[in-house]
Amino acid sequence: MEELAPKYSPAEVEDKWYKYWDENGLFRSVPDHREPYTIVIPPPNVTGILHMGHMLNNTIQDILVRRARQEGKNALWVPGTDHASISTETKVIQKLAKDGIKKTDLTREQFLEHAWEWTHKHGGIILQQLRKLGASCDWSRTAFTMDEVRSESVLKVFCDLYDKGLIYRGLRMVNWDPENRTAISDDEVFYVDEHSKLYYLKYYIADDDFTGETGDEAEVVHRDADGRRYAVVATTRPETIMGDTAMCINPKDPKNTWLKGKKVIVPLVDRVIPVIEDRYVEVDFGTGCLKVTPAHDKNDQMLGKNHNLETIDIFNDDATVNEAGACSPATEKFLGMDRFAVREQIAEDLIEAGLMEKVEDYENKVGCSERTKVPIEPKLSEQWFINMKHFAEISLGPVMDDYIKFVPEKYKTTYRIWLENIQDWCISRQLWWGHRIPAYYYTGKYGKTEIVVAETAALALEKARKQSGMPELKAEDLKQDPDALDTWFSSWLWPISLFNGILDPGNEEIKYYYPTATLVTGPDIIFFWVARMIMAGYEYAGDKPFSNVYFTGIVRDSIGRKMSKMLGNSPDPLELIAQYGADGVRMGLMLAAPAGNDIMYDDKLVEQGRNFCNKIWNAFRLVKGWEVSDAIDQPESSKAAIAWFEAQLNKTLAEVEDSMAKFRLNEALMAIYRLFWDEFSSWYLEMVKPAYQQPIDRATFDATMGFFDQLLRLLHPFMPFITEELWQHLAQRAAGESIMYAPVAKAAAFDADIIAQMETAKEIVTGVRGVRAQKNIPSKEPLALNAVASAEPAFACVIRKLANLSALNQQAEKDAAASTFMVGTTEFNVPLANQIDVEAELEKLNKDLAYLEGFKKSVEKKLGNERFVNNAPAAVVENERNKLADATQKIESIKATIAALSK
RNA sequence: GGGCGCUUAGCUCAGCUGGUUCAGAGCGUCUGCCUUACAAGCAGAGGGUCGGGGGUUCGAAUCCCUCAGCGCCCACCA
Repeated sequence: MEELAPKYSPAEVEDKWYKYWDENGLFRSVPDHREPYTIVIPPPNVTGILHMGHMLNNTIQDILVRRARQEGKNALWVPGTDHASISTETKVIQKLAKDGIKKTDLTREQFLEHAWEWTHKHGGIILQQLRKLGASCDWSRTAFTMDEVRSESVLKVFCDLYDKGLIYRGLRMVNWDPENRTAISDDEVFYVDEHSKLYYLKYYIADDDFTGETGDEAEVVHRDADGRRYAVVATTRPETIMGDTAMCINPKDPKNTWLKGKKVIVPLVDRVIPVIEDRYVEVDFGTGCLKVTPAHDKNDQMLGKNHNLETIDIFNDDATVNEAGACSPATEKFLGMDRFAVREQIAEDLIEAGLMEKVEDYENKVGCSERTKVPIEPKLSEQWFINMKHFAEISLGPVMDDYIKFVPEKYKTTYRIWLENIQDWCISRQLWWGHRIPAYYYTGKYGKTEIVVAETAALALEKARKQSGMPELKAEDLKQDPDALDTWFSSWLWPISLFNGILDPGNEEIKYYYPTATLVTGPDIIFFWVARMIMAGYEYAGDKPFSNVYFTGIVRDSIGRKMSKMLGNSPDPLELIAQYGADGVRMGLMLAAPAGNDIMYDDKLVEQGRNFCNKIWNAFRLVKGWEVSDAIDQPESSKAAIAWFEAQLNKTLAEVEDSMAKFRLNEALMAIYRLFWDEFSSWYLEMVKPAYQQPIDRATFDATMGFFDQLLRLLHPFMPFITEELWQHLAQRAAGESIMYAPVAKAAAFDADIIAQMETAKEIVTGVRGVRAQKNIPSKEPLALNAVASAEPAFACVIRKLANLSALNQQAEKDAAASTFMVGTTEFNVPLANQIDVEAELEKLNKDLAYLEGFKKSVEKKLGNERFVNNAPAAVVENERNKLADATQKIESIKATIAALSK
């Protein structure tokens, strides 16, 4: 075999093995007799590129799926992408704009052609990037939310829900994005703090007799110079007065009782509107008078509904003023003007007309579109909705009962509260890129518009003819709804539709792979996606879509800021991989990533990962370099080392099993890291290492290789490449074999005493090394060690070797010319003849003595406390007694040493 | 406004239903080493009155109350 370089070079190794895995079909899964373990990828945006969040999320999935594979399960990780309707459509529009093309100039078909072209050009890059990370997805199953199976599934589900009466079309106040001219869901709105103004507008009393009785409320009645009375309304949106159809006061508001039953005049517009009363109005806000604009505010709409008010929509789809808004002489000039321009202008006009009482600075929050960042315009429009009551009912229990387990658990509460306050889901989007709503409109017998919902136009026509009793209807008579469905309407079917479980329920694949094992995703989409998949799972597959949900944290920079393009604080994942190796990056991310906690990314982390790779590499170089001899006997120290490491390995295996079961991947990885670096490399290998250029005995070599094999297997899910690379050297393997399928040993019972004894032996070795460090004695120079004890310490052979002792004596006397240290209650000393600094030695001993005496005193005090002795469990009291005995013994020993030294 | 969570070593965090794995880990820091696997390393060392205050208890990082600071989610008083 060729010489191994002293440094590990990931780049050479990673591509080679990924290709090997892929070409040998090692990621492939088909149903068989084994237990399935399924993960479906949270489909990234088809045109997206890999960012740090993906790296974290997909590393976790890969670890889980690789571990399951090693456990002998039939592990499947299904990859795919999401069409991301709003996001992609926005990108396509921007691209077209660069080419001087406006969306409005294109037909739907032309636009979709551009969109597909864009999708094919940029699509799937992210899946290529995932390969660099080592993702063991079954690529032959790569799906897309707009491919044939997934699209047909969406249409089928839409029709089914419509037939069940769970989907309806209704006039609702929606969050309107005037830029993209589409409705968006509540969850796609984010609120930003804004410095704005609060305008106080005068609403004169209609048909007022000027001198109207004001009674006791005189002081709150506003009058102008002519004595005319008016009410004052505070608003942040004066431009919406054209849509005012009432003024509202709280019936319990004493300062406004004089307005009861009156009519008021909308300023500028001169429309006469009623004063209505509703407890919704806050008495203390502004003047306690609220202008009601049912077409442009959610709460106002509610008021309008309850009080039978007229609804006047004053805006076009792009939030410019329409005819209805421009219908009065004072406002006709606003026709076609943007809402914000109108706000400024109308404020001026109001001031000029003397209809503005005052303007105040005001801090409020404005809802904006997540996608376009444009302020949302509440708008009444015809949209499609899903009635969520039913879905909330079927999806709450499984999570609360841990039939679907959330990790971390705290998200159960979040989930429950959302479901308990669920709102109907607006699923229509005024977009072209996406699944077009399979609803068709036609004019019925009596001139009324009728709706028919069917999976295809042909079916729709058939249905329409039947339902209308108009057999003469032709395909052209039916107009399909122009809207597309919300992206999540396809995503919520993902765990089912990936196995064609919608179109072909009960097929072999869905029966085998569903429910999936674990979903790995961010808590930010718990409502968008996780909750809805659970709903769809129960509705369409009769069971939960997954058994566990692992919520990852957000990857932040080292000072806690979210990574963003704008801040430029996000490293390029591919560059990181090039620099540190995929294994190094995976390890670095995982070390810092407890479930649900944000991770503070720092290059230090991936450096640590890279260093670990190098450590593994070099440990292997050492072992591989040994010459094996069948002629020599196995040293006692090696036998001891093997027995001990066997126990230590099993102990760690148990820890790793426990951590993995709890999804504490970082703890599992840390346990392996320490096992490999500290126990295996620093201790075990040093114990069995033959002297320079000496051969090693066969038995020890084989045992060591066996341990190495176990360690590589254990580590493989976390660091797939380097483990595969080294594993090939351990044993002959058949073509197509891989560590991917090499099982990790189950934790076996281990002898805890061996581990404890070795811990003591290690402490003794460390003690000697400490003496060496202190006295500047090279490790090559053998030393004698005296134990002030009757018996030889356990693993004396190991101690002799690692501490490089010329002698290890028992029942030694106190020695003035020795450097001492204690391990447990046993004192050790290293005779150093003339190298002893008595003063320094005494100082150290006295310091220890003082500490121990203080400690002893506190224990005595505790034991002297009658209530403690009476109330505490016997074991605890016993323990305190042991502590006391130990301390007493140590103190005596130290005192004796001090005496000897002081002679 | 409502809800959830956090505060332990310089940094990132672990410490489950109170008592030997209770003060821990990794990284960083300091000291000494280019010792034939690894300086991306080896050996050794230091570092926290567990956010403040109060309470329960024989005993509190752990349970309760309170204050302070931080984070997240939901709602949206125009």
